Amino acid sequence: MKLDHGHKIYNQLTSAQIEKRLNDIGISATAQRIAICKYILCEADHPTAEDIKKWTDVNFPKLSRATVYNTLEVLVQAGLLKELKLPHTGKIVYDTNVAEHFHFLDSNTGKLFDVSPEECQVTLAMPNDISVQGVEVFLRGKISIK
Amino acid sequence: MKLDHGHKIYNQLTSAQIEKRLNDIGISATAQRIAICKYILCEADHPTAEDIKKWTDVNFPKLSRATVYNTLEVLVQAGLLKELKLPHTGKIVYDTNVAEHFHFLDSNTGKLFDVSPEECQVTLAMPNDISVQGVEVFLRGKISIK
DNA sequence: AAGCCACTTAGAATAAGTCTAAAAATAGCT
DNA sequence: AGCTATTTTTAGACTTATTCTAAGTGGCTT
Ligand SMILES: [Mn+2]
Ligand SMILES: [Mn+2]
Ligand SMILES: [Zn+2]
Ligand SMILES: [Zn+2]
Repeated sequence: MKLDHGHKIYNQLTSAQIEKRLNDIGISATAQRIAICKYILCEADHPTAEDIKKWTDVNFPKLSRATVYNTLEVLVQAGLLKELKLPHTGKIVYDTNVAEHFHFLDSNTGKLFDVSPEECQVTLAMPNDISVQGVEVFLRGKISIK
Repeated sequence: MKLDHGHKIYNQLTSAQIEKRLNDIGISATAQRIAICKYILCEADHPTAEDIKKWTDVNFPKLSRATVYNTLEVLVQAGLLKELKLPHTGKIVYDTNVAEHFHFLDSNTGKLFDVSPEECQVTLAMPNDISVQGVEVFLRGKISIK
């Protein structure tokens, strides 16, 4: 189980690298989109739209709320992000980990961790007229202090 | 997998029975609370607050939105209901099935089904400093037409 | 009857997200 | 470069689920 944020400290990208990644997936790399991606890809961990807006308010002022939401939609459509609605808040969070994985919420800190399918296996025994196409797992618990 | 609603057709309760259930768990049985329980316990299937309000608008007019929410909170605190925030809508739904179970959303119909822990087994292999206290599973898929 | 207290009420407030319509930037073409 | 079409951005209005507020109701106790 790894915390995205801790991981991303080593994941700094230049604007040019981000521009290339956007172009590669057919998204025109505007200054606003690059700024938002810089935060999402290099700093943030499962950020909400509000988190992103707060960051741009400091680092790219004048960028509007609508642009945050527009950009997120573009990035989700392109498959660079996954949108998650987690049960502990009403808010949507955006996940840069687009591989199949689940989530663990540390109820002490409120921090969210990615859980790999190896760490959490789901075995289904449903009636055979049911075809399951998506599985979401949300775990809550505590991390014992060493 | 069973659909609560279908099940509840056979689960009619009299006002007196509901009154007793409420008293047994230490809740004073007001007319408003009995009305809301009648709907939740006998008719509804994972209703939202709005579903409940719509029903009371017809069956117990003048009951206010605040009373719906207040009553739901009382019932949840008392353990008669579980509050669920599911990812497919922004809304909270209320579940009379307070035993451990999961949910399946039929993406064709939007209907929600209960899934028992036998039908969906979760095997965890988390680092041993993690203690998991709650598991939520949300499945999406289709029911093949026979 | 007066006071108390739990409950209810209408409507205001909040907050996440969406929509709108106009302005600005960009891209394509001559 | 200039002109036009398209894309992107913007401020602020709007929607919607839920919470909050502050006043009203009604049964019980003394
Ligand atoms: Mn966040
Ligand atoms: Mn419903
Ligand atoms: Zn994740
Ligand atoms: Zn259920």
